[in-house]
Amino acid sequence: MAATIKDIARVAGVSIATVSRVINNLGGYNEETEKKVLAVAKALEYRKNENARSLVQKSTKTIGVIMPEVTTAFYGDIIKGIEDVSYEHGYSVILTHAGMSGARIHESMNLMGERRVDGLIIVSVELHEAEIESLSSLGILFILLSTKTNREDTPYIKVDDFSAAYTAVNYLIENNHRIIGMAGANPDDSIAGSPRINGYIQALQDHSIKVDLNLIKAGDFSFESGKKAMQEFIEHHAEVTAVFCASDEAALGIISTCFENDLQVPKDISVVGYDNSKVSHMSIPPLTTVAQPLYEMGREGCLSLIASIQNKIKIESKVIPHELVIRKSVKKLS
Amino acid sequence: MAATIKDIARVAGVSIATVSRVINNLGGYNEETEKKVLAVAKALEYRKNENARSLVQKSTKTIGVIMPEVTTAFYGDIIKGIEDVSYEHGYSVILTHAGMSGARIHESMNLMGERRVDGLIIVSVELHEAEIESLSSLGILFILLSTKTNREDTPYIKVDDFSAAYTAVNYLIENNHRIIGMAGANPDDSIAGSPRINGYIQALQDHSIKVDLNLIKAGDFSFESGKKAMQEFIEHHAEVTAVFCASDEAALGIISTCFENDLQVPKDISVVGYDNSKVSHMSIPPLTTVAQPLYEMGREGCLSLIASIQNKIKIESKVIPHELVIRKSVKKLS
DNA sequence: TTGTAAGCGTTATCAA
DNA sequence: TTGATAACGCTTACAA
Repeated sequence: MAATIKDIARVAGVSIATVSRVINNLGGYNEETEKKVLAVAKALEYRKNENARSLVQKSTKTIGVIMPEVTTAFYGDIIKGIEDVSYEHGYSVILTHAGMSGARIHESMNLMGERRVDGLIIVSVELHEAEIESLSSLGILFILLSTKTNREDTPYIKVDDFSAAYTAVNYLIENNHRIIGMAGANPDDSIAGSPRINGYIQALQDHSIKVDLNLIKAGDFSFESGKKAMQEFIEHHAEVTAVFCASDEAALGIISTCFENDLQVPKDISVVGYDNSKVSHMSIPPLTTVAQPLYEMGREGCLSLIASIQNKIKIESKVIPHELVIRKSVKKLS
Repeated sequence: MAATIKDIARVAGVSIATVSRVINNLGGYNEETEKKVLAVAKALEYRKNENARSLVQKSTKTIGVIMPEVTTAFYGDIIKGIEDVSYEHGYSVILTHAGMSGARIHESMNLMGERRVDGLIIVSVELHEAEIESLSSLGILFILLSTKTNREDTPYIKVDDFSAAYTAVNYLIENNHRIIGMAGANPDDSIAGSPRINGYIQALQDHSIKVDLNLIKAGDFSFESGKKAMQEFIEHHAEVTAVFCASDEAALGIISTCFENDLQVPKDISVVGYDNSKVSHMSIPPLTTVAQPLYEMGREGCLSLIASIQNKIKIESKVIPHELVIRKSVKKLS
């Protein structure tokens, strides 16, 4: 079907080697042959076969990305960062999701192996010993984004969830809040759950505020878990003046339930979210929230990976700084 | 580095042909050799090279996806549909974005061509004559999602934006609204802009309501364009009782500005959005909005494409039904 | 400056 | 049931 360098060679009356040289701009041929080859290539609508080239070069110029099922703007931003950098460096990205709580993770890794991606980026998936094992056995360079493992040798880029949560709660305390609830975090999630809860606790303790475990409402980071938490605060802990949420969506849930119960944010209750997702500035009131630089995370991760591929250097893990984006959902108490 | 079938053949003492047969479960070998080959393959941690296979089979089992720069949950859902179907059929998806208003579209298509994807899905990108031309010249099967061209022969799947807008406005009219504004649509966008505006106009006309072009506030589907539109309504058209928005984000902008001006939704003003994005049920009040079945669109599109690849049949364009999701942002006037 | 030919890891044809 | 071998489209010594 499509023309190959053989076709060009035949039509142009040169060898395939020469065609290859011209196509790849390698030099070492006179202008005349170059012109002829280029003309024929154009006439035949030649398009190089990246696959065949990969085979001999033993490099596919491809980055694999594995992420969880969830489809939020969160991943969109990271992907965009990855794709931009890949594009700039002549790499393509091949994408797969690992299924709810990583059910499909092994198939995903296998697929990436068979496709011979040059590097692998795993986003937000919690990896256990078995997965790390098969990941290493793939023999493919990889980096984790927004997640990590308990092994030293697995490189990652993420923010420090503990200290980000600490910052957020500290901000509430600075605004004179003393009875602060927490909502939306899953304590069994050792990446995004427990560290944020611990950050919350530490901030309170550092200010000599007694920690009341009843004020920590577990959840799954969802809007609904925020709603439910606020319902419980209203029923049993009317004394709460502020809530720190483990996600923006949970924060919106808090606000929504407040609204239904005629409580005003931030007048009656203050709220801080986590993610700085697109919705956080669309809410009423605009949400004060912890920002993770997602796009940059995607970029940086992909950049490190490609550098590592090209220079065969080890990837350094990196904790990137978070930021508290202050909008209008927190009231300063006097 | 990684073991090949040659290595297996050598170690197992059989020919590479036999190894290939065993690996691919083709039958025609006795149990003993099968066991031996499988054992050696395992021992050597053999992993097939999908690339090499692609070369001889002239099929990469790969679907290319091109979409615009924008990173919203909108695309996430579509991608997920595509990826799920691909996965189920043993295809991989390779993703690229075409840049702001398609700036990178040619490079993207080129890339997909060089990667020899078996099929191509283009999401939401407006295609002009030049692009369609080079798309056809690629000789790759493709389908458009949530967009179309003015040519008969380019298959697409999308909802009918005109009639979806009509439905939304009609609903407002049924609720006895007579002075209805429109916000957020870009009239120059022939896919998602003008058809929605026209649907709005037609619905009014069919109910003998005079169309006031001043009530149509153009925009770019963003939160900000919604805010701006509402500001203008408040200043110049206080008589407006309802606003139809070309996106949920614009609708949130409307609500936000209303809130700042002490107008309550839906008590003082009713709002209908478009997209049924995740935020639409998180807003205050929950948003009545037009739903496009994004995930299904991704699935169906990918399904048609793969069917077309495998059976060499032509892809039929399809207009899929929209739905009006009724929540709480519209008030019935008496 | 150009061509010949080997080889990348497979599949597939044909013969044994 | 098995094995040789050509082929897929390309890059890259090496030779001319």
